[in-house]
Amino acid sequence: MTKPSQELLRSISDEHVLRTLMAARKLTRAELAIETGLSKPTVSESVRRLVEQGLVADTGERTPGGRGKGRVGSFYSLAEDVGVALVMTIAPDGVTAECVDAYGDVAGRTHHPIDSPADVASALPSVAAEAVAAHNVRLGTVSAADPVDRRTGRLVHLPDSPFLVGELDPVELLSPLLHGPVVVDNDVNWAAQAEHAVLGVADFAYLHLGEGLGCALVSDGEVRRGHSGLAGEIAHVITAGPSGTAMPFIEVFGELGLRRPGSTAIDVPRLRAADPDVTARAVGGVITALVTLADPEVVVIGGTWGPALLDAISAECTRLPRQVDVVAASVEQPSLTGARAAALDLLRTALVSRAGHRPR
Amino acid sequence: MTKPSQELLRSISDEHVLRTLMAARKLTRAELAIETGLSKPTVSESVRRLVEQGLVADTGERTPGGRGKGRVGSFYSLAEDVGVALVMTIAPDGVTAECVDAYGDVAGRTHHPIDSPADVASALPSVAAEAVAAHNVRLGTVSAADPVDRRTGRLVHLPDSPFLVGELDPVELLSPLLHGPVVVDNDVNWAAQAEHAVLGVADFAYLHLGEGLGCALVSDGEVRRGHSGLAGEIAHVITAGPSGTAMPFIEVFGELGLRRPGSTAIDVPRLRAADPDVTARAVGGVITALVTLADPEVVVIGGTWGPALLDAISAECTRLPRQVDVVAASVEQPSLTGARAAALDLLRTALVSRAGHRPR
DNA sequence: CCGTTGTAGGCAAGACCCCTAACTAGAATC
DNA sequence: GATTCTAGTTAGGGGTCTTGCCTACAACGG
Repeated sequence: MTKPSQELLRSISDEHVLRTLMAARKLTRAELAIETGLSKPTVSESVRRLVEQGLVADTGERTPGGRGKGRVGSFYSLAEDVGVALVMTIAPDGVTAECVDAYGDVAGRTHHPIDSPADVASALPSVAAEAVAAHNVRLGTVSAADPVDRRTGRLVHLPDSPFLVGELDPVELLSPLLHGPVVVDNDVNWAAQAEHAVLGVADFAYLHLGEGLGCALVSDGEVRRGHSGLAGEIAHVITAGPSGTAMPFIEVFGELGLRRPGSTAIDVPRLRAADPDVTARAVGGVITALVTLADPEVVVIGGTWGPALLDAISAECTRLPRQVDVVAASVEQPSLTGARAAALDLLRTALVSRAGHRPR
Repeated sequence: MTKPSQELLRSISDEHVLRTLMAARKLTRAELAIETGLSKPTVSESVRRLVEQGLVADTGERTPGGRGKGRVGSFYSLAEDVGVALVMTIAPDGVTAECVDAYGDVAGRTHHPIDSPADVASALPSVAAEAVAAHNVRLGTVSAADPVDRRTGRLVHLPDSPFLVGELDPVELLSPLLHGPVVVDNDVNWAAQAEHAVLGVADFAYLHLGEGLGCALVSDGEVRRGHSGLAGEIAHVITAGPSGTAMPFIEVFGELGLRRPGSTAIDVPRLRAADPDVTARAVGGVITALVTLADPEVVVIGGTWGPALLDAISAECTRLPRQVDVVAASVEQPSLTGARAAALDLLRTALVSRAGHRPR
């Protein structure tokens, strides 16, 4: 239980001021007072403290830049060197890195194509280093196209599941490059978070249908990852196969000859040419399980081939015992967007919490 | 965002004192100071305010009951009339009601057996009235053996699902009897909450196998109910039937002739006599779906016949693609226990929040 | 050029809230 | 009756937020 103390009040004020500044980029103390609802003396004191801690700085800019009469005001904003967050995505076709600052601005984007999953381990640190150069990186988020162990952040191989990127420990590889925590999650989970921000729906399922098959469950406004982080790994859900017999979802594609030889990945071009109704029937079985167990308000379909089959899937869903809306995903580069949003959030929280501690 | 203010500090103090008093039943101001970590004057002021608001009262009891030397201290505790919470369970065999006070003590327990689901509507208010007599009831929780709509609190009938209690609106029936909110939830969800308190596991699934079939999902330490409150209604999950063909879970029992004629309920005595392995195989299919989608750390088996089949179910689970621990439920009267714990929590929170407002 | 107007920011006083330290109250013990 | 020990109160100090008033300063209008 929180203990009452003067310091608690002060830290709330500082947090309030800091967050307002993050949202508005630059403000005078008078504007901050109006925006936060605090009194002018309180804001002035708070700003003084934040400047002293090196979190906030006078921009040098002054008000009367066409603003009219009155005394000149001093604009304050976050200090230049408060730090940024690193955002990375790891996919079979390459590694991407970028930095995001506390305003949400992106800098230093780099992409590095790779030929084989084995290249990821070497590409990851080098791409990161490139994006990180000349930035004070405080923490990072990583999106990976494979299941992620919730506690360790390592990519894990589930039996018979697609394993696109391969064995990897992003935390170990990236920690030396930055001064804070590294959060790793599955690309579908990040995508769901990005979609959540747009949809504004508290309970939904995100079905990723691409080379790999994945699903994220958002319950009460948060992605639920389960005990080890493997919630939504739907490859083994029992569904209806081509001839109507029951089989695991992933095996439907094997049965149809739509898996890439020597790999667990789905052959997307070949699938696009195949009968959409058979595929939609299998997807319908998965959606039945989803709806039954998780009761989403809507099922969002993403991935490289999922949205193209939306009509067939919707039609299939009207035949299911329980109805649910099915819509196509709407966010571009959803994994990157979701990971970036989370990084921004973590960065802001980290800065705010740093404001609590007094330097001496 | 919380605004800083002196009043915020004060309310934190009051809440601290009040919660400490709820946990310890009666304390002197000196003991409260030690327990809360606040100073003696602060505690004295807080107690003075709480007494003034009628939340706390001097018990009249004095310390030197063998406690040794020193000045006598005055014991304070919650006021007699702060109110209680009503806890009700609605099951096919009857309606139970009891009152729980802010210490967690139970008073006024009543049970009323019923013959048919149609009797619930009349029994509910009368049983409640009996338990409520002479108590100041501030709010209530209700456990019902059917799916509950999350927004309205009404019992709903899913096609082909067991519908044991029948059409009912507990909120409408009970609201006139008390002065606060009524929270209705499915009995399995309450049971999972009770089990959660004992297990201390943040991610698990609770499988209820009785006359009805149900499931609750606990993710990140909370029961997740889904958009309309129908998460975990597993009757339609596709699983393996007696001859190995795929079919909805509930239909397996129809196929085996284990459903009570003229009803959707399962005939438990007959089931106990049937081959456990066939049943366990069907349960295994449900667990596969659960594990795949929700990734629980453990699956808890409850209900009238579930725990008896634990060995067969465990054996079946070792053959599944992903391993998971299966254990029997350990809480007695789990739905009542869970609903009671929630009622206690709500009651305490309601009292604490009442402490915030100044009377005048 | 000079007074008016309007905004940014500072200063002072006051209201609270919490804390420490010292003090009073009152019962048991010697 | 003095001592000891504990409960609770009082006094004073430090901190935070607020209101209200003041100064600084630039634009504007006559």
